[in-house]
Amino acid sequence: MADTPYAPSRIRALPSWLLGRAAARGHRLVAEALATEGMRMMHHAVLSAVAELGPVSQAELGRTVGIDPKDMVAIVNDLQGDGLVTRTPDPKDRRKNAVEISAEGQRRLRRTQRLGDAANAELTAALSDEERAQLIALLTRIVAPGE
Amino acid sequence: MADTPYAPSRIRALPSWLLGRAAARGHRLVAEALATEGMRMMHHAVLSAVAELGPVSQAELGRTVGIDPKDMVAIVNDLQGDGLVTRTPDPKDRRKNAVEISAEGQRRLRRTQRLGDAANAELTAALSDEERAQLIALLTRIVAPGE
DNA sequence: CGAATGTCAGTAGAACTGATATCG
DNA sequence: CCGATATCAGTTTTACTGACATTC
Repeated sequence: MADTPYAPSRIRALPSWLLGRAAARGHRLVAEALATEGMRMMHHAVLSAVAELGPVSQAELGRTVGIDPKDMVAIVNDLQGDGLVTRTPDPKDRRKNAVEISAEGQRRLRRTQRLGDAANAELTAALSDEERAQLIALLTRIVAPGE
Repeated sequence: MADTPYAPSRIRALPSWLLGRAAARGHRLVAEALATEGMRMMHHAVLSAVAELGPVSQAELGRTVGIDPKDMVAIVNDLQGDGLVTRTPDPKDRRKNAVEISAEGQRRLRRTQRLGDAANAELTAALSDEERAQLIALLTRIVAPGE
């Protein structure tokens, strides 16, 4: 007891505090890795979603990635400015933009995926494969409590 | 397939993304609850740590709660301004401030702890008691990979 | 008309950076 | 001199708010 660096502090056992600290650590690791390619977390997430969903509206991208569609505007602006995605009016619904990945975007995505995967592996390095799957399952139910 | 709202998107299975989303949800719930008492998350966390650790330096508070000691200055300023903690020079080590909770701070803490506990219960409402303990254990190992 | 989409401007909290002074 | 503590000023990223025009 005498040489414990500091008391456990009640808040350190609360799920919300643990989630905040773990997320901060994960964000630091991933952001650091992606910065070597000039990307931020949300850029990579959106680019990844665009690649999977094909031509897709900004609103649907926001729902998929989990951010406000109003913040999506600036992100797609950045990606378009770097030539990683194209933004064209959707002929079926003229309110929407059809966002699509470019060839350059696919090359960038391959690199950032490798960097992101390595950062995620480091984040959960203390866990076994089974524990990692458990964590993912538990977090999924917290993120989408209804589904 | 035809009526799935959107594809699963690879990033939604990554620990870092799940942690970010889950933390965002937890933060929203707790912050909303604490706002009724005029407190923010870090105010409550620091006040809680001060109550447990007794007279304590700002640097040790920062290590306990997990934030930069430079950001601790403004937080302790706020708590002191509201009369929730006292900040006096430590006679043993004149570099340090001895931060201590006041009677008013203890009353405030009792209310914010109830609010925070309710928010944390809602955050993990989809989990059983056993699953909640599992999640806390897994997150703890991610937060403190060395310990 | 209501609802959804996209854009723009502004705000607040959290997590950082660097510089500085004091003290052990 | 070196390391720890505390303070101050400024920046970055994220997440939010409100307002607006366009289109279904």
